[in-house]
Amino acid sequence: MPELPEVETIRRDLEKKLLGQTLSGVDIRLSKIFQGKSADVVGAKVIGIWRRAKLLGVDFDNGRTLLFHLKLTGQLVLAFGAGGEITFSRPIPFAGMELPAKTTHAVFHFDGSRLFFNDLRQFGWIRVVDSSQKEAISEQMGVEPLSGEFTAGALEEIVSKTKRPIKLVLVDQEKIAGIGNIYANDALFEAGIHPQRPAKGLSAEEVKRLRDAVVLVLNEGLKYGGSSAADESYVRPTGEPGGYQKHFRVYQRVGQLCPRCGAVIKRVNIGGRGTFFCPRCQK
DNA sequence: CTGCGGTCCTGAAGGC
DNA sequence: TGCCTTCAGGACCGCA
Repeated sequence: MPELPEVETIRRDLEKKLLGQTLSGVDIRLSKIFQGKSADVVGAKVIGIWRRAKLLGVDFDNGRTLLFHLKLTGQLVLAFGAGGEITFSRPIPFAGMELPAKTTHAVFHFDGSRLFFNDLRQFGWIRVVDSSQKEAISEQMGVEPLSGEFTAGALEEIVSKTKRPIKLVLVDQEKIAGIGNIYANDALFEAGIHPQRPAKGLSAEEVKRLRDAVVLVLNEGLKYGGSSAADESYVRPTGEPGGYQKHFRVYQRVGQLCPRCGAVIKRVNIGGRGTFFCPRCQK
């Protein structure tokens, strides 16, 4: 699922291709996923692409911004050439070899390319806002974990205020921005901390380890261009999968052996979500 | 403040 | 073979 490393990978890929391009038209194929008026951005030029938490923003030169949230199964795929269907050399997960597909809910036409928004589950959304709203949107979200602000002290401040399970604090977008189930599970493994531990019960040393572990796994996710696990829909705008799934430590590895100690990896539910951990390494 | 359950949605997987 | 139920999950919402 698209978390910080996946959305950031998409952002970087799109930035290379779309900066300076003019949006000539928008086809909305499933109206409920699109909020606002697409006409407000048609004819405008892309001047910047940013990410905050798991939200992607495309700024236009007319003071408007397109916001994308991919939620669980959203995809942004960029194809070159005008008109007609685009055929890919490998199938796009849940979309197939050709776009637009049944899961394609919006198409953005640029000078020499088309951007397809696909979403199997239809949880994702697109919104047109005034670019000035960026600050207000950003204020509702927590610290960016790959920024210099995410220090051990900053994490200490966050965890000291709640006794909720540490796993839920990691995925709380109002506390730390951009972490989802994959990287929360792997970061807790890397830090040797049990996901069920009350946040305020962590020692200063554990908080430091957790901070470093979060940064480590997110950077590793970025290095491999994100995670494209089985049954997951994430692909880069080129249609290529990411590679981090080959390096999962515990995520989706229930019943398999812990890469550190060889114990059998367990799965529990925390906050209604699957949580994977090594019962021996994580205390 | 916190937890809990429901909501959106589709496809995979399991039961019989 | 095929129908039916269950499950997965990011963010949000209402309720206790």
